Amino acid sequence: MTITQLKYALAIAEHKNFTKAAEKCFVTQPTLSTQIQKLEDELDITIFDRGKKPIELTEVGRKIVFQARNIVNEAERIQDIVDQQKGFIGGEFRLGIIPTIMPTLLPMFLNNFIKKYPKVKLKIEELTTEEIITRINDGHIDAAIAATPLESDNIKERPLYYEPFVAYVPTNHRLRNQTKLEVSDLEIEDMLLLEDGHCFREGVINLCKAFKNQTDEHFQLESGSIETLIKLSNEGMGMTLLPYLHTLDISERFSSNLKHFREPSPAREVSLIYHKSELKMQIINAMHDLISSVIRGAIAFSNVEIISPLPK
Amino acid sequence: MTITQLKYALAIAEHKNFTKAAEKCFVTQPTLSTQIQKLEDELDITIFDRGKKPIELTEVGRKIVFQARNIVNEAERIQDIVDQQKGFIGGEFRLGIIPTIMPTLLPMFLNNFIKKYPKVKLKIEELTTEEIITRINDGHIDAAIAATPLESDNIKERPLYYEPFVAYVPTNHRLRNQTKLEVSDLEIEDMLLLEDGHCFREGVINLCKAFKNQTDEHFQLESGSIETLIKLSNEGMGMTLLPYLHTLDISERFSSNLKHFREPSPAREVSLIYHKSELKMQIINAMHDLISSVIRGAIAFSNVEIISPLPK
DNA sequence: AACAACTATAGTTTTTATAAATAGTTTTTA
DNA sequence: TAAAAACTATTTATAAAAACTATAGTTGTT
Repeated sequence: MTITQLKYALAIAEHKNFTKAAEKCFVTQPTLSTQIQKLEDELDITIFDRGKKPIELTEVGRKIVFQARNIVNEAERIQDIVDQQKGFIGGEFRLGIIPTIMPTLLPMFLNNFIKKYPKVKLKIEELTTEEIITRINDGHIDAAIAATPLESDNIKERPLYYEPFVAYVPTNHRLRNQTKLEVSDLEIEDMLLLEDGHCFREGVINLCKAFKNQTDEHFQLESGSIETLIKLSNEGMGMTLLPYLHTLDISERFSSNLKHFREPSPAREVSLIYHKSELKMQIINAMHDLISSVIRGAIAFSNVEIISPLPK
Repeated sequence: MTITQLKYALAIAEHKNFTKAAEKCFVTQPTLSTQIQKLEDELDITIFDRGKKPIELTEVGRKIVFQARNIVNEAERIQDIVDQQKGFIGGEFRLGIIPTIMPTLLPMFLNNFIKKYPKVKLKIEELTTEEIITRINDGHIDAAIAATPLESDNIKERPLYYEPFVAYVPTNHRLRNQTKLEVSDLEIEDMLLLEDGHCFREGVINLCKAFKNQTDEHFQLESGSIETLIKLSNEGMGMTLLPYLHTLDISERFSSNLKHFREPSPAREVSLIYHKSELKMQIINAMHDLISSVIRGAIAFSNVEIISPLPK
C-alpha cells in the first residue's frame, strides 16, 4: 500500500470514472487500473464495483476511501510542517467566501495579501455557507470566510471582526422618523430578504422576533444581491438590513436612509474558518492577521450582540 | 514521500541507530541511509542529526517523526478495516498486564482465547501501569489489562470486572477478632505493601485514610509479589490486602486469615485499555467479551466502591 | 595509532510504476 | 439490432526506484 495508490483511489471515488481520475492525477488510465488492482489484491478485497455505471464503492471500499482521505491529509501535513519550519508561506490556497462578504471584504485585503505573500497561489470562490461546509470537509477548499458560529463538528472558527447590521429605511416607511432603531421594531413582513441559501437571510430572519409563518405573507420579494436589495428598497418595496461594510459605499444621496440600531447593535460575527485538521495553518494565520489589521481601521464597534447565521 | 520511508524514519528515531533500525525493518542499512536521504532531499530539510552519537532528531525532525507516527498508524488502520469486514480475528497482538493481575487472570482466559482465536499471535508482557501507558502511546503494545481509571488522555478504558480487596489478617493481629472490617480500621503502619511502581500499592495507600508521611514510620516492609506479602504476613510482620482473585488460591490452612470488608467493599476496577486510535479493535472486542464471560463465573460482587490506582 | 561502531557511497540486481498499444466490456445511438 | 462510443482491463516495454553486496569514510574510544 502506497500513498500514491490511496490518492488514486480517492480520485476514482470522487470522479467515479477511471479515465477522468487518471487525468486529474496526471497519469494514464491503465496506471490507475493496475495500481488499484494491486491495492485490492494486497488487501484481498474489492474497493470499486466496476459492474455499476457509474462506478460505485463497495461497502468496505467506502470505509477504505474514508480512511485513505485521513491518511492523505495527514501525509500532506508533512509538507506543512516543513513549510512552517522554514517560515515559508506559499503554495496553492483555496478560499471560499460567502456572497455578502465577498464584495466588501475582498477589495480591502486582496491586494495587500498577494503583495505580502507572493508565493501563495490564491484561488477564491464565492460559495454559500452550505457549500463552504461541504468543501472544507472534503478538502476542496482550504479555508473560508463566513458568518459564524456554525456549530459544525469538523470546522474550526477564528473570528475576524463583528459587523453590525444597519437598517436601510426608504422615505415613507413607517420607521422613517425614528432616529435610532430597536430590534423589536423589525417586522419580517416589510423586510426585503436575500434568496434562500444566503446565511445573511437567516441572520435577518433570526433577528425579527415577530416572524410569522411564510405562508401567511401576501407579499415578499427576494433578491440575490445586496445591491438589488437597496434598489428595491429605494423603489418603496420595503426596508432592508445591510451589513455595515456595505453601507460604506452608499452614495450621499441615499445615506440618509441608513439607520443604526441602538446599542448593543445586532451584528454578525465574520470568521476565517478551516478544517480541524489545521492543514496550511501558516497561510491561515497569515491571512487572519492581515485581515484583522486591515479591518481594524474600518470597523470599530464594541457593543454588539451576535446574531446566529443558522436557521432556527 | 512514501509510507515505507516514514516507517524507516520511525525505526531510526526509535533505535537512534541506522543499523539496528535496518534489522527491525528487515532491510540492510544502506537501504535506510538512501531512503532517509531521499526523504530529506524531497522535503529539503534534515531530519536526523548524524553528528551526535547516538543520532538525534533535529527540531523539525521531531515534528516530522511525530506526524509520521500518525500517518503510519492511520495506514495500518486500513488492514484493520479489511479484517473487520472479513470478520477476521488474527495477526500479532501485544498485550501488557500488570503484575497483580497477571497470575490470577491470565490462566482463566488464555487457553480459551488461543483456542477460540488461533490466528491471533498473542505476545503478553508483564508491565507496570506506567510502562503500559508509555507503550500504548508509542505503539509497542496494542492493549493492556490494568487497574483503572487512569485519566490518561490518549488511552481508552473498557472495564472488565470489579475486584474487591480482601484483608489478610494473621493471628495475633489487633483486627483478628473483628468478623467484618471497615475501611476506617486500616492503618498504613501495620500494612505490608508492594514495592513502588505497583499500582496495587497505590490503591491500598489511597484506601488508608490515616496515611501518615513515610518518614514518620519506623517500620515498613515492601515486597514485589503478593505471594511474598502473604508469607510475610504469616510471619507476623503485619496484615495486608489482597485482590479477591488471589484469595481463591489460598490453602484451607490460612483461609481463616481472610477477612472481607463490610459492603460496599473497596474494590479495584480492572479494565482492558487501549490507544484512542482504536487499532486492532476487533481483537480488543473479542478479548473483552471472552474475559467478561469467563470472569462472570468467578466474581459476583455488586456492591463495591472503586479505589483509584493513581497516587494522590 | 589501532580499533570498534557507525553511516555514506558505488555498483549491481531486482522490483515496480508508468506509458503505449490494444483487447474486452458495457452502454448509447442510429 | 448493429455500430459507435465510452469505459476498464490486459499486455508489453521501459525507465525509475528500491533493494542488496561490498567498501569507503567518519567518529569516538582505548
